[in-house]
Amino acid sequence: MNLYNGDIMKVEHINNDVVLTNVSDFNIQQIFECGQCFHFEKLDNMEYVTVAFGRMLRIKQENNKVIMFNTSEDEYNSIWRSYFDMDTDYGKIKRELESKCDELKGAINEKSGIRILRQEFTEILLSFIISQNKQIPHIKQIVAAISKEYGQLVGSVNGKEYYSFPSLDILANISEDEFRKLKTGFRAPYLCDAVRYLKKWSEEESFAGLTYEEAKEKLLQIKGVGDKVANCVLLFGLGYTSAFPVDVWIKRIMEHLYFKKDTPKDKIVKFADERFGKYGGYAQQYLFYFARDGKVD
DNA sequence: TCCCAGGTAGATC
DNA sequence: GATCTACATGGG
Repeated sequence: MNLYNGDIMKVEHINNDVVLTNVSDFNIQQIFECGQCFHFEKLDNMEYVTVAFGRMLRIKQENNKVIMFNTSEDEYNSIWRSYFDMDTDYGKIKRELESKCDELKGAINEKSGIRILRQEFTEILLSFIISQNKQIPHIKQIVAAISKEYGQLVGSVNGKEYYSFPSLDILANISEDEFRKLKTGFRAPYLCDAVRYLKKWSEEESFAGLTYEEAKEKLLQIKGVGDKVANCVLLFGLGYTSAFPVDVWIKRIMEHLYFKKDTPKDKIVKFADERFGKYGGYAQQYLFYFARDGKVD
């Protein structure tokens, strides 16, 4: 259910594009720039290209209208609808978070168009292993380099080519040295270890039906995956919306809003769990983007 | 030149 | 247990 001023969102196929009207709680700039995704490119104001699930999508937003270029309704329903989390009522989530917590209102108001993308597990796991001790533009560069070197060409826009993130079978044949050549540095052996586990898990019904704790414990076996990366993978790659990754930015803004002093990460996690519960992941993303965008300190 | 980046593993106390 | 440090690479 997706309501906007009492109007229900409409999906139409017009001139080879999928057009959504009366879209609510959706800002394509915030969705891509909020730090959850490393496989996209900005074309223009409110116009982006993203690559996911072996497909490329050019997408543009004009107020409450969203145009997904060169897409069928079938593709919208099988890929992009879930990717953009269109069946989740963000209005309800925001109202519930705000009612529990005055301190969140500023971040939610400023970043009200964020949605948690439902991205591919494999790509998210490797991307967030790469993310440690790196800035977002560097992470994007490395994800693009891996995709160009080992993925498949999935389209081009304005002469620029886009590549999908490689499949697990391809990843399994990339050596540590080859990962190093792509500027992953000390993370290269971590990536290889992650791929080994992914291969092993792909032969089981691995994460289906696992609790948050069980899934997290599984991820923590991978060398190079600690508490923060595990939580990012749980939230962005596996759909565990209670996950609350605490990085430097979240630590900073949580201390600013709630604790008023230096506070250890595990204490912040415990507080977030009690305060935000199953909506922890959403709260985290509003706060992260708000803080990183220079709205605090 | 120094410092930091969506952290983590390993060493040391 | 709780703190310290090295880790590749790039940008301010």
